[in-house]
Amino acid sequence: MPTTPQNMEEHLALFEQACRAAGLRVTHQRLQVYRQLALLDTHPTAEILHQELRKKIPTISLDTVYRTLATFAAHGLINKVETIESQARFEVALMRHHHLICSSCKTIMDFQWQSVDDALLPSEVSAWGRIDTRSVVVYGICHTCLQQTPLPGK
Amino acid sequence: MPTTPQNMEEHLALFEQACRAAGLRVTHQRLQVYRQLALLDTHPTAEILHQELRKKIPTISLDTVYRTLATFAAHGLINKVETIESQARFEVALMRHHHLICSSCKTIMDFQWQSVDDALLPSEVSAWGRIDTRSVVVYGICHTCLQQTPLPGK
DNA sequence: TTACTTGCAAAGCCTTTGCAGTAAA
DNA sequence: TTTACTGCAAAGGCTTTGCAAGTAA
Repeated sequence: MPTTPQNMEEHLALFEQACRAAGLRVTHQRLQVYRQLALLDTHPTAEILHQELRKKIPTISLDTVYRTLATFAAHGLINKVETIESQARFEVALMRHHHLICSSCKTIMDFQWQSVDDALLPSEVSAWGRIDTRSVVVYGICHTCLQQTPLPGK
Repeated sequence: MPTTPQNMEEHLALFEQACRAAGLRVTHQRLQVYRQLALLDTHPTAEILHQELRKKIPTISLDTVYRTLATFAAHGLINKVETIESQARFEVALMRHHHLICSSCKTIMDFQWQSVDDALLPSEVSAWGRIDTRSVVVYGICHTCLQQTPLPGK
């Protein structure tokens, strides 16, 4: 769920506000990391973000990107996306949504599914404790990959 | 979704059959790795499995556990569970189910949710490509953790 | 000025790989 | 006997951390 360049200014203003509210200093690097992540809807890895960011801030280091992402995630400003891969992926935390993952090209797409968001959870789940979030992950093969390989992997 | 010791024999027999069907050799280590995983409903990491396995096979190496789990997962005999943590967790692939994760103690519980299994996916998802699986991950704080900390983390 | 951030470099942790010996088929 | 699998050790990849310099407040 990215931000269009038009909304970016107000989006960043809100982000700055959230940072201050969380007691986080608003640095150039932090603003740019957030901005870059908000621009992308590709759920990038820290390394991909770093590559992009170096075009604007040639001296930014990969560990700053990691540290910044961890800080943002700890404050709920962004989400670390659950996957079965070794490299972590990130997204800005905005609208509630779910994920569609292509098992072949590993692309992650967002989608909304209101009926599941609203559905009552099984009673055993409610009885388990306090529920905070629910997220659906759908796996499959996207059209692009289906066309490229006649017999795509499971 | 573990196996009770009573069902274990037939479960292992089915597993052996599946291995042979997949062209995998049935070794002592593989049988024990699968057996141990089937006994646990805790979605263990490779390292935890390794610790358990050494009680029965003192010489089994951690890399064999990793390799074995990767092989099983590649053949769909077990599942690698998606989490946002760095260490991978595993489970035997049996009944369709979903996961409940405690953000505090990181325990993973299984639950079933038939209505979501049966629900029609949004049309944009069906249009995206071929869908193979869907899985719900619910995050919250379990009762045990709720009782231990008066103000548990988000 | 003070405390938080950054960049650098190094370390850490989890996982994978090459190789020679071993065992399943 | 043939070829896959295992154990060992080492390497690899992703991420985190200590420290001194830099910078937001």
